[in-house]
Amino acid sequence: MAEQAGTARRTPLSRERILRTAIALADAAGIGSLSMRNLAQELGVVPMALYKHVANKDELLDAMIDMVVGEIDTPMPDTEWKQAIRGRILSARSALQRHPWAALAIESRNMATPAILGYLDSVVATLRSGGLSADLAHHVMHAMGSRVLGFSQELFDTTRDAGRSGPSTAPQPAAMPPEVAARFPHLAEIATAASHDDASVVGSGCDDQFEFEFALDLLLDGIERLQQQGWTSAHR
Amino acid sequence: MAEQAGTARRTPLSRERILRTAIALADAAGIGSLSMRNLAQELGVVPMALYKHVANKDELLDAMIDMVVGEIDTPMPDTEWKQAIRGRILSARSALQRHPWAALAIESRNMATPAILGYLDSVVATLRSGGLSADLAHHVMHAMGSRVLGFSQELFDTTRDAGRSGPSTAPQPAAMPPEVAARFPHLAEIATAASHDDASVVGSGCDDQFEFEFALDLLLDGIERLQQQGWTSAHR
DNA sequence: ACCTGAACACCGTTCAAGT
DNA sequence: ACCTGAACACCGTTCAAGT
Repeated sequence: MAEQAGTARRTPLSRERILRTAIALADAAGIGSLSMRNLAQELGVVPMALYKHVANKDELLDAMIDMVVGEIDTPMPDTEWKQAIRGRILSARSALQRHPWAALAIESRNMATPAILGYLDSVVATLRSGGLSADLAHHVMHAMGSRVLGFSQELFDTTRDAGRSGPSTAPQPAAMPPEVAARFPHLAEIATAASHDDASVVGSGCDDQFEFEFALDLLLDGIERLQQQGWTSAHR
Repeated sequence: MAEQAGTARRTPLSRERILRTAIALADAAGIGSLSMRNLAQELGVVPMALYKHVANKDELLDAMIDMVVGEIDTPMPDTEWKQAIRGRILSARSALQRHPWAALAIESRNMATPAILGYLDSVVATLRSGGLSADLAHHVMHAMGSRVLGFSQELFDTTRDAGRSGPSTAPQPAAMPPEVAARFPHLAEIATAASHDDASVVGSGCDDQFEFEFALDLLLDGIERLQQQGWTSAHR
C-alpha cells in the first residue's frame, strides 16, 4: 500500500502519462476493454483522478487518436506527388497497424481532430503542388476516404479490435469449412485463387499489404489519368 | 395495464417482431440507444422475454444486419458485368442509407453473416461471368472493401450514427469557421472548389452520391483496364 | 415447464462530504 | 482548495424463486 503510494508519487499523474497508459492498454487488450475505471486502476489511481486531466472519455479517445496520427511521417519534400502521397499513406497505414484499435476509434468518432485536419491539409497540399486542380483534389479526397489515413474497411477484417492480445498474434481466418464452401462456391473459388506467396496458400493468409497497395495504386493510377486528361466535375 | 396486456397478446412476441422493432428503433434513435432493456420496453415486455427469441445482443445485431442486406436488389440477368456490379452496389448503398446505423454495425462485428456471404458470392459470380480471372476477382473484392456493400468510410461522415433523428434531417456540416480555414488553408480551398450543384455552394453540402459514384467508377474503370490487359498478380 | 424479478458485475459521470 | 468515496442511472446477462 505504502509502496504503491510511493510509486504513484514518483511518477505523478499527468495527461501525458494517462494517454500513454491508455494507448498501451488499448494496444494490448483492445479498445473494448479500455474503461475509465480500469485505466485508473492501471495507473494506481482512483477513477475520478483522471477527470483532472481529461474532460471525459470522448476527449480521452480524441487525444489518443491524435497521438497515433502524430506518428505518421512528415512529408518528404521534392518528391513527385504520386510517390509522395503513396509513401505518406503507407506510413499512415503502419502507424495504424501499431495500434489496431485506432481505425475503429477514428470511424466511430466524428474525427475532426486538429491532428487529423493537419495531416489531411498536408496531403491536399501535396496533391495541389502536383498540379491537380482544387476541383479534382476535392473529389480525390472523397474517393480515398479513410484509405488516406491508412485503413479501409476490409471485408472480414480479423485484425480490427476483437479484444484479443497484441497485433503480433495475427489471427489468420480459418480455412473455409467445406459446407460453407459448398454454399458460396464463388467465394470459395477466389479464396484459393490469389497466388500471394506461393500456390500452397489455401484460402487463408491473404497478404494484407499487397491488397492495400493494389487498391491504392488502382486509385492513384486512375487519378493520374484523370489529371492528365484535364478532368473537371463539369462533365456531369 | 390490462390494455397493454391485451395488446401484447394480440401481437405476441416473435423473432420477426423483435427484429422489426429493433430496426425501427435504431433507425429512429441511432444504434447507440438500442439496448435490450429499452427494446423490451418498446415491445411492452420484460427484458428477459427477448432471450427466448434471440441468444444475446450480438446475435440480435447480426440478424438486424441480415435483414438490411436482404433489402439489396437481386442481380439483373443478362447485364454487362460492369453495369451489373455498379447497379448492385448502388442498390446496396440505398439500402444502407435507409438504415444509417447499419454500416457502423457491420464494421464493428466480424460480419461473416450468411446474408452478407450470399451477397458477396453473387457479386463474385458476376465478376467471373464477366470474364475476370479468379485471381483478379480476388484482388478486386479486396480493393472494393466495404464499398461493395454500399458504404465507405468518408472522412467527416455526418450521417453515420450520432444518435440523432432519422436520415431525412441530413445534417450538413457547418461551413468552416474562419480560424479553422486559416490553419488548414488547403482544406479550405478544396472545400469551396467542387462545383457540385452550382458555384453558390460554399464548403458545405457535398453531393455524397456524386462522390460515391466518382470513386466507384474510378475503381471499376481501373479494373476493366486491368482485365483488358490480362493482369495477373504474378507481376509482383 | 414456463416466466420473471432480483441480483450480479460492470459502465461513465455527478456530487457532496471529508480533509 | 483539493481530493475522493459513495451514489446515480445506466448496461447485458445469470439465476433462482415463483407460478
